[in-house]
Amino acid sequence: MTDSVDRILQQWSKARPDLDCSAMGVVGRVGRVSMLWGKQMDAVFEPQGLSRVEFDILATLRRSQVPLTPTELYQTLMLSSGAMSTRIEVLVQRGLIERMASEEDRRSCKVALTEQGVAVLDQALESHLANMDQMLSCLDGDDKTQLAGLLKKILLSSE
Amino acid sequence: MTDSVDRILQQWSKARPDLDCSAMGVVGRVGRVSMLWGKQMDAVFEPQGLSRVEFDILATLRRSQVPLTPTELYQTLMLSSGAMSTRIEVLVQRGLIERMASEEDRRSCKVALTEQGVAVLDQALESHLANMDQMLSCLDGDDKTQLAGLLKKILLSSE
DNA sequence: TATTGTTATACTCTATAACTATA
DNA sequence: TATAGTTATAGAGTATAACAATA
Repeated sequence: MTDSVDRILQQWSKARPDLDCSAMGVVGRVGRVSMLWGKQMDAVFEPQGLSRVEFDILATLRRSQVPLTPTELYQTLMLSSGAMSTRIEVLVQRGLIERMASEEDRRSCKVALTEQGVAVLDQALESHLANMDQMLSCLDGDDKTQLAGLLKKILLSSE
Repeated sequence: MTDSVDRILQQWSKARPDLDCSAMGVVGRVGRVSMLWGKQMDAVFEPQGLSRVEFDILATLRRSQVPLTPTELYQTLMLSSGAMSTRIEVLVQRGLIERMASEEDRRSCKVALTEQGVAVLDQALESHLANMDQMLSCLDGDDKTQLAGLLKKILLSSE
């Protein structure tokens, strides 16, 4: 069987037979899978009115189980402080999170999910998990284990 | 060894032990690898003054070996026609591509690389290939073959 | 009427840096 | 002086829809 990346590799082998483009077989496919899955995830979060970044913020708060500072959030999610402030303000306006003054440091604050924020996140998370299972339904258990292991090898060497 | 996704999974297992988040072990890692590699690729193309989309346009023209219409380009690269027109105009202004009137259909045109466009693309491609090899240097030959195969399985089921 | 490509518009998201208030 | 968080600004990039020319 031939996928879109195979077709690209075939074109390169004709246009530039002198080059070894085999790395594209991995890198190109990671990029393409990520793009397709990304669009699919956007569609999953959209009914809840959430962008992917907004989901990530809520999910980070949910799984940490304790309020986090804006600094912890933007470092975890690799956003600028300004971008995080904007996102936080939007989510506060929607009633999904709330800022709580810090007791130790009066410059700082803690961000926590509201009751409604927990409900929205849990609903989005459920859809997200179901969608991910569906995205992986073409792989058997061994495939998933192998794939996760290979990607982890990459992350361990680059993080 | 523990990577960033393992830590996220550990947090979920404590915060929501009722959920099966195993799919995140694959989907989360694909997203994270793609983001890290994406930033690295942006840095590789930057010295040539190219964005990733611009590189993709030039590379698509190079490997097809024939001039392409704007429609073919935006469908291949999954952009809107308006976005493609803007990109094409920028690349024309930089002297990297040129529009040629179509002979059969006077509404249409063909886009082709200029001599300079070929040179810039070839240089960027060389850097890109070297960078991709480096990104994959943590994997042995079998790993790369397996990884490409698993990702291809996903693409074949979703494209 | 439908299609090709361009243009005009508006929108989303972001990073940067200036700013405030504390430390 | 340095740091936490916010705000103001500007920039990049896009999609959408209106448009002109042609099929």
